Amino acid sequence: MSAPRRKGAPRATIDDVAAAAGVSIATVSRVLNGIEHKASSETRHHVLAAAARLGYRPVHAGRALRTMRSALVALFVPDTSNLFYATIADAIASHLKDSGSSMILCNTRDEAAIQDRLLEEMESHLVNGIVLLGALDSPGLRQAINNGLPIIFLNRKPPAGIAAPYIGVDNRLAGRQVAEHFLERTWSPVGAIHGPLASSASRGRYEGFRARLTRAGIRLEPRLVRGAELTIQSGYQAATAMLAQRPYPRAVFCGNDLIAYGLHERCGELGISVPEQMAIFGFDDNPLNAWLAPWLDTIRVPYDQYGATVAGALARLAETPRRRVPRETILPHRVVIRR
Amino acid sequence: MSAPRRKGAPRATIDDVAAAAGVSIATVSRVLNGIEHKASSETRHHVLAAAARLGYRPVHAGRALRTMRSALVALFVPDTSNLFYATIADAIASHLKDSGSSMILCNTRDEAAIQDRLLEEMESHLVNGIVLLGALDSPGLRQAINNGLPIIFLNRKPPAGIAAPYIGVDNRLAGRQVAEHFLERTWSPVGAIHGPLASSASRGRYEGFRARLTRAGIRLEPRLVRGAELTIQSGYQAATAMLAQRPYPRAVFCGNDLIAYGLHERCGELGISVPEQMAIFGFDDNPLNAWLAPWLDTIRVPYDQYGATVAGALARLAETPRRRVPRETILPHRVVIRR
DNA sequence: CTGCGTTGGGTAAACGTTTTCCTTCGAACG
DNA sequence: CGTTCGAAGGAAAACGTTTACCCAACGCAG
Repeated sequence: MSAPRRKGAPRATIDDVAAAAGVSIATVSRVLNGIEHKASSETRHHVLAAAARLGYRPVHAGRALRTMRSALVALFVPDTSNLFYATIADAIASHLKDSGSSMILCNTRDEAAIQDRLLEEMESHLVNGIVLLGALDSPGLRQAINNGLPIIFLNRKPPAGIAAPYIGVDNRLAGRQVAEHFLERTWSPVGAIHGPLASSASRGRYEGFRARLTRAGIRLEPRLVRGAELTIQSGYQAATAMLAQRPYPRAVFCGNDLIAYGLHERCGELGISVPEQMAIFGFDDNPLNAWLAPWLDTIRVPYDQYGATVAGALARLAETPRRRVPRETILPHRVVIRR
Repeated sequence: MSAPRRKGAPRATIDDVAAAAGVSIATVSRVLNGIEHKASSETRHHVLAAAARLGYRPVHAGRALRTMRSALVALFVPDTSNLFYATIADAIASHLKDSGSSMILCNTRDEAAIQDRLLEEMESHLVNGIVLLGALDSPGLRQAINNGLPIIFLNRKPPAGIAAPYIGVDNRLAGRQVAEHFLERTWSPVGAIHGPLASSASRGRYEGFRARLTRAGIRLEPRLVRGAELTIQSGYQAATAMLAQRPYPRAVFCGNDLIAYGLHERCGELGISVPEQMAIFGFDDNPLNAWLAPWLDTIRVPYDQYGATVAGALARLAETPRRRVPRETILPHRVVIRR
């Protein structure tokens, strides 16, 4: 069972297998790639046996050089330390493995310069696909699209003028639903700490929220609307500014869970009890919330479906000729109210 | 500045650069790789200019095929959704980028079969290094070592009989320090929910803890010692069993933070206030603790140093001939008491 | 018997690099 | 002046695959 190759011994190549099976390397290649009608079942058996005996594993570099495509997919993430992103990365990676691909994880730190450098690097790696979780508009991105790189946008829509597959939730609808929840409880006043409005996701959430309130005749007080980066620290700072004056909002919609954590911390310092005195709504619902943040209402994004959907889209992108990939795939979210 | 290559146009190869610069491809390669004494400064300038003008980027597969080494490093993680591992992955990836490598993230789910499959896959990718965060003893692992794969062990020591670089903290010492902390406060009785004792890390933590108590003349009640997987769910189950009888322990040392979260949850259900009635000690200290688990005392593992140390060890492993890599690198931890 | 399609399989040409030899040209040195 | 040496750079051989092309053998219709 175990390969007989010993330490320092060179690994078996396709030539070795061919010699051992008494056929040409072309036949070995065809058998191993499952090409039909090109080998008798007897030959196939010999080849398979020889390959197993020698512990042969094809070198990806050789194949990549010939076919100009690797078994690699790159995932770009704005913040690896955000558990939400880590969970999505996990879901995607496990689905990719089923199709024989491995995942290169790239942290853009939400900076366009880093993203562009990584895009070039991944192009050099001949990756089969690039999943941009939280893309940034930049010259490098447009260049990459122009070069024909197979890019899929996750959560943040492709910038204006770029036509590429997008997978995400309906942020506007979710924001609207949060507003409706607030309205049902007749909470007033309400506030919001939204993420960077340059991001289509953050903007959609906030605008859906605000639009629904407006329709109900409620105007958000400017004092109770703040912007923040999608981090705890930034959320904490925004919360500090927002809660500098009274009256405090009765409920606040945050751009994501991390901002909500920051707000919660500030509430603790000010003696505001959550959710009794102030309800906090987040977005994403990473798995830790159920245990560590039971006070948090949030929008659950369907991680598991992300994995399968992304893997499917990538598979279609990788095919030649490229099958039509749906331009937009909207996955269902869920409003999570914890009591 | 931007590459002039248009959509569908083939990417520039080294031949194009050579032609544009009026030199041979050998010279282009040498200039781009910074080989000294092989090109006049004038030639070098021409080559560099041509490369920039054409937007040339070397294809990794070609290089990999020739040199039998890629610009890839694999990180094996037992659980991608553990924020602690995600943080370490981030630290390593960012340091690797400085040396021009990219990181393939592999989730073993703490299963030997998956680990072995991934090891073979990574060998096919000709990775420059494999970082095993939480290695499992298995035939595949020993085979990989035998094949000469450049493997580094993180947190869990290499299994008996395998000589390979190890990087981690002094788990025994940390466990001892937790015991000393408990002793200082004269907390009694004390309990423990340790991780799988097959892991050197979990075992070291628990044994250091127990040994120090024994030396102080204190024997852990069997009822108050439980084992668990390193997950919240498993910690919760172990906690449920442990807290089925009174008296409750005054302080509990948990195998990692996730187990501690599970215990905390159970305490909440039983109306045990933490840390007033029960102190909980964890291990790892992921960055979220400061915000979401202020009740948790823990051992802080130095993420940042992990990144640099691992990158350094990998660099030395990649050199030919391999420089001596320190067999064991023990990084300093910190006891974090939150009040 | 000729012509033709199908099946099985070999030959060799790529794919884009790096690196080992060579060669050439000057300069330094005896 | 002959020899040696270093710098500069070219030609070509790998590296391990896949695949286009070719060929032989065979069955079968005409």
